[in-house]
Amino acid sequence: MLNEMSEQVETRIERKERTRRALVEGTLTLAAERGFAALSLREIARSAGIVPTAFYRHFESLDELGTTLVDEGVRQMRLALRELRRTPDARLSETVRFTFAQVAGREDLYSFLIRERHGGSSALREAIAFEMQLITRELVVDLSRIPLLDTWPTDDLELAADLIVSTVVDHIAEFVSAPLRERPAIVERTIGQVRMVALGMASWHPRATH
Amino acid sequence: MLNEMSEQVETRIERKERTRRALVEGTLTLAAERGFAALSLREIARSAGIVPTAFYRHFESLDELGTTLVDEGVRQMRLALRELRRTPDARLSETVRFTFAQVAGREDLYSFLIRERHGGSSALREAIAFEMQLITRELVVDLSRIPLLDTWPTDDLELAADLIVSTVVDHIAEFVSAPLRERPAIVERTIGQVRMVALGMASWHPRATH
DNA sequence: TGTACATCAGTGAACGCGCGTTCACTGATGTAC
DNA sequence: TGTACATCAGTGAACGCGCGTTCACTGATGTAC
Repeated sequence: MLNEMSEQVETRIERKERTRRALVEGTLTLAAERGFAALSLREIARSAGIVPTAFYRHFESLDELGTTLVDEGVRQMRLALRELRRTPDARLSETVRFTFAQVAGREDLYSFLIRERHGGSSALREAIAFEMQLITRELVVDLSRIPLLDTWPTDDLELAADLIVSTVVDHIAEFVSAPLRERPAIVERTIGQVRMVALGMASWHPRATH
Repeated sequence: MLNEMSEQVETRIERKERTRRALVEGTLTLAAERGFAALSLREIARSAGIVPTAFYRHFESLDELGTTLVDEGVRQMRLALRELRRTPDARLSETVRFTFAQVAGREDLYSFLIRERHGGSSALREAIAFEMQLITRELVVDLSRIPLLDTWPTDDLELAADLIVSTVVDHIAEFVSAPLRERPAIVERTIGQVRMVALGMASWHPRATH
């Protein structure tokens, strides 16, 4: 009867998923302090309210948890970027603003990615580098659709895309750890810099295509 | 007599300094693997060939060693930049090439700085951020001496300087962990991007100075 | 130059602690009939 | 619907290990006379 009156009763699967979320979220919180490499299985379990040995019901090892965190972060980024690409003729400043708005919801996740991008194990670093390469490649495709740029060789498009992506990522790193009142300035600076790059592209003389 | 024939006999001070160097270099090597936060005092001592307790003859704590490493790295960078500023009218490509040449000698040091820039304790992060701000400010001064830019407001100069510094730093991060054969391509890409930024600056309309 | 004493980098035993991992277990949830 | 059994998330004791730090020490180097 209680079962019918309310949705309070969780299935075993829902319970397990909730604990798994607690492990993931707890790890993100802890990793924000000292970095993932400095965390212990026992404190992660503690942060999720379970006994150390129960950790193994969810992940085979700390490494597997690390990989999961990268995958989650990356998935989040992909979703954000898909949203972004839906309005391809948006103004440059809108695009940048939208990007930071996405980041603002998930500081923990993005600061994890920023941290582990250079700081993590080689497995994590490679996974993140690979994803950033995909993002750059997508931007190359987007840029190649712009009338002025459609005659550029791929190398030059990649040069520009890489510059834009790394500029934005660099400011995301600042953004996630900045106090709220400094954030608008960071966004505006990013917009200014991307605009400067866009001006540079406008007077760039692309190499002849081979 | 042996004393007069050779320089093999070290003073106590020289011996101590040699052990200290061994601690610093050993830590850089170990930190390249897993990051500074994941290292233990005992393995650092082991890497320097001393017993754990002897560590305290050189540093009060791991934190103090970390701070020392940042200071060393930063000192190295300052020396490199001072060299760079001696030839202020060098071509842009020469300047970038020179920067990477400096980095090439000390991969361990620079990869430590790159890692701890976002990955370390907040003390290390702040120390590195502070130094990078100084570097940006010096570039602002250099830029303000260029005829075309001498009427720009400081904000715009900072925008450009920040963009250039972060682009170069970003590629230094790639450079230090890249295999030797990929390095020239990274340097060329950096030159291309800085050139693109320079073009952007050339057609930038600075805001009126207040 | 020789001697007696001070300095101090490095030693090694010892400590209590948190670690990752094993194992047999419990008891609530889920399933088959 | 009720019962008997299976599943499995979480428990708790136990292990051996490397950790940071204390302490009293050693013996080579340095210094004062």
